[in-house]
Amino acid sequence: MLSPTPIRVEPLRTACSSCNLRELCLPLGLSESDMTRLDGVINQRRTVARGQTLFRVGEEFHALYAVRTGFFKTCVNAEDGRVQVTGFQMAGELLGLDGIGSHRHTVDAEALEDSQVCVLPFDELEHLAREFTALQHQLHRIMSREIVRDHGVMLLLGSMRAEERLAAFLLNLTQRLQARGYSASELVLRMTREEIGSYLGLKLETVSRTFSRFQDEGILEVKQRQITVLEPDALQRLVSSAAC
Amino acid sequence: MLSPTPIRVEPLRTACSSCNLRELCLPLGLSESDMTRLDGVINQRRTVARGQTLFRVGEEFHALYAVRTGFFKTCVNAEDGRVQVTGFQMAGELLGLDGIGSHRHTVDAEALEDSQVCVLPFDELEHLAREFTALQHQLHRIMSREIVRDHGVMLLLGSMRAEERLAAFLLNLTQRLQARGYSASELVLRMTREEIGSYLGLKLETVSRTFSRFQDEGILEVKQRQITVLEPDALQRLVSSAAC
DNA sequence: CGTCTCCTTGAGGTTGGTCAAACCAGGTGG
DNA sequence: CCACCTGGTTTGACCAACCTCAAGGAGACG
Repeated sequence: MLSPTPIRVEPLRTACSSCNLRELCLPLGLSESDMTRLDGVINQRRTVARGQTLFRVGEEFHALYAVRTGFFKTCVNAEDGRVQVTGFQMAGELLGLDGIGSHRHTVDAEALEDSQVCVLPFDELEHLAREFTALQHQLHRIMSREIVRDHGVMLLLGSMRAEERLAAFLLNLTQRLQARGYSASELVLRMTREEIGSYLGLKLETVSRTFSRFQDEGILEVKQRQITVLEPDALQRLVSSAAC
Repeated sequence: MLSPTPIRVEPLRTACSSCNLRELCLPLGLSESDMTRLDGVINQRRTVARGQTLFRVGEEFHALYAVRTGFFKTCVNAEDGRVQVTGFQMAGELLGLDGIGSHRHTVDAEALEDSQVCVLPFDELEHLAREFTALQHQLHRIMSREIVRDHGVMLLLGSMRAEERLAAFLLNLTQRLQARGYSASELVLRMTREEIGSYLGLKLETVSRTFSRFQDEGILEVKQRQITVLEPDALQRLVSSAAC
């Protein structure tokens, strides 16, 4: 007796050309035909459960990853065990750029919630980038923007006080969420206080206290990881205010 | 009466293919013939006097710059006037990667001593990168390494104490100088205490005090900007020691 | 020789870190 | 259903690292 053929409909492969993230992700600015060719090399997805790593420091670098759904953090490790969160990545953002230079990953990328990524084999991406200019531009743009982002974090770490850091962090998050169609005032943090602290160069207690202070001042409503921004302008004023 | 034609010998154009920095700079890994083609697009130098800027935030981005001689710093400016030094660049290193993403420079690049740079028009570089793989790879490698470097600075700013930061800074400098044929133990700082402080997220007084402490401990000899590293291992131990 | 910039050093203050206790939400198992 | 556990969070008290302010010194240069 034949087992019944599975009825499960094979989901239509979500190609770049029909992906709802294409305005945020690598395909931005590509023509229809370019995008179709890009679809050709991006034919693999990976699912990463919350708490699992997409890649780790030292692993061989083969591909970039575009976040389709979910949320990641990246960390560098110091020799002595100290850890620094270098970024949080959400839908449409790329992971793995750090690995290009040495053919090895230099950060750990860990999913903070169940996530899915598109695998972009880097050799094929480079090959394609030689063939059509728009992809080459976009790749360069993305790398350059990552450098600019890092400079912003350096400014934050090098010269802001705790309140300013947290304000800048929250504004950045809400802006990115807004670009993805979410509310600019309601957000659910995917990361712990400790992870926020590591990113901002603060201890978790300081992060917690600063959240409480913002709540006391009526700038935020904080219910654990559920944050409501009541006074976005107050946050904005904090990040653009003189150091004292 | 004709003024005498100037006898000034036109100096032989130093091409990438015959540049003594080619093992540190963009041409690394290119074949003879590739390098000759690269020479074709790199036909302009700029001299930047000490204290002058090579480019400033907001200026249109046209080219990358490779430092031939001299020394630069790059700074980002916060809205409120705060400044953060994001890097120091020496011979063979590239300036301007930050501008690719937005077609505008996002940092100021200022010469800390009389300097000369090679102008690498970016359009032509991209064009060439589409034609030969080695250049494409090298460009990606350089951008990726800049990202990795930035992550290192984040780690430093986010989780190291003053002594560790200064030790890491000095080790980094001596390593880069050594790669350029200079002594690993004798160095002349091109930047002020304030600029070091800005880079390391410290105030100039703290930098000065930390130098003094290193001197008291016999790790360094400090005569203003003239530094002698007496105990490189002690510095190394500082950067790789646990936070406490 | 005076001026300027940069550097050093001291005294005292503040921010954020450390340590410790208690709280909370969610999950597990009796 | 409740007791219990766990990981994460909040809050307090105290402390240390670094900052601020201030004064003086060292070199470079006209």
